[in-house]
Amino acid sequence: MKPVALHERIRAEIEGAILSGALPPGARIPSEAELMTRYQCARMTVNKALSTLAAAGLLDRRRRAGSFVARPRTESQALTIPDLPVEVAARGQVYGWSLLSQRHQGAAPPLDWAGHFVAGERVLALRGLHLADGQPLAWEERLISLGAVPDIDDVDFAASPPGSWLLHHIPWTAAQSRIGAANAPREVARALGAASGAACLTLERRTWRGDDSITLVRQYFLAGRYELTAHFGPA
Amino acid sequence: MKPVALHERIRAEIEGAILSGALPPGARIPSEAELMTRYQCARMTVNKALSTLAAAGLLDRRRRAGSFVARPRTESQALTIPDLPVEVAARGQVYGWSLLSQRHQGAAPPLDWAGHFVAGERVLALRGLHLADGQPLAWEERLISLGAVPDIDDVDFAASPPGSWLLHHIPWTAAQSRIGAANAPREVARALGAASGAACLTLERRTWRGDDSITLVRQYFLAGRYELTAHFGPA
DNA sequence: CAGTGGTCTAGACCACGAA
DNA sequence: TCGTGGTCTAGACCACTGG
Repeated sequence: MKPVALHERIRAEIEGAILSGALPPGARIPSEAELMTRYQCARMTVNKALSTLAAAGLLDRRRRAGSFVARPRTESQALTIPDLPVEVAARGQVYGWSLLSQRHQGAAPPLDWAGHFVAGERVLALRGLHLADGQPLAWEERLISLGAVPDIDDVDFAASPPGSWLLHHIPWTAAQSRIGAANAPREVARALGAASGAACLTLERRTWRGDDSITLVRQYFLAGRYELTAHFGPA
Repeated sequence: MKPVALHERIRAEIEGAILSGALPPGARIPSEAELMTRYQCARMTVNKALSTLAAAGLLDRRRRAGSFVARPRTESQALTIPDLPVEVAARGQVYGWSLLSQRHQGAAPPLDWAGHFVAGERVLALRGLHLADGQPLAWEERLISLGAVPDIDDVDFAASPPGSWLLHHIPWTAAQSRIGAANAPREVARALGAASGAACLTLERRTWRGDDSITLVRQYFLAGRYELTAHFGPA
């Protein structure tokens, strides 16, 4: 039991409330004066806790108004989890989406790659095609946890792709991506309108909210039609 | 001209000295007491500046010892610029490198892709092959600025790949990567020992130190032999 | 041991901007 | 206007650890 600094404890409690969803985006955080009273400490102490959270992007702080839970940062998240409709539109092309299949299933091989979901956990399985200017761009196969995303059955994924809906409705706390290349399997090549064995950029991504798996997706991008970019450093 | 907070000015000055190389890794930063005197301010003010830099990973602070410029953190950088010899070894394979060509040239088409270097800037052009357990893993083509890296001619790139040398000897401040897939061009396929048109993961990366271009590299990884991974979130 | 950073206090003045 | 956060002060005690 190492003694934890008070500003660290304050920070951890608020951060936990935000990440767990108890404090939703837009919620107001008590003012520094209120927190001084609650924790019986000096203002600099709560200020350090809140400033740290603001620097981490979890809080928006505005004079006179107060401190608020930050809205999910589109810019920051876009760098890690691309939103294809937005990216296609940014290239000046018309985005399209075609749902190929959708069904419930228990998490089991062959779709539950590498045990992302708990054995027996019920998931929604989807396959679909992303289009740019009417041309196939990417094929994707996705599993979504019904436990972590209970409202999922109310969404019409024939109209819009599941990735965008999740990105804008479900907060996530961790993500892992694997990026590679592969020759398209027969089914994928046919959907993409390419020759079997066509070179593709492959992307497999898992996302979590706390300890719960949210979704698992595998995407095949036709070579040359899409590139991932990453920037590091200032500006 | 907006007035800048003093702690922000202190932070910016020290950060600038670190990024410019004036304060090399391991260099000692004046103690908080010394900085109080230099800037004629309270200790909390310099403490805020130094704490921010430490949180950003630019400083290591140790009680009794002092504050020091952090060594380039292998872990952090490995996530952004992979060091192939290290990664291959981590997979339990034997790394190998084969230099295919090396020559000086002025930056000009076709090698100066998209004007990364200034017109007429002299660069070192290299081509080589990365091997894992004796099998071709990746082909790379690289330009290195002779102006930004003057010692480059003293290095023997027949013995070790240029990327590793640069990563361990030249501090960089910004990097940009483009990741895609392509069918290997004839020359690349031949070097990789694959059929012409084999699917490859392609990676093009530019790195800068301040405003100066350091290097530009294009790599082709044989599909299935290498994957990029990215993690976001805690732990 | 003693110098360093880590933390905290109880004030203060100011800039901003929503009410 | 006036509550809020942004910044700063001049102290203080403590934990840690290198010399």
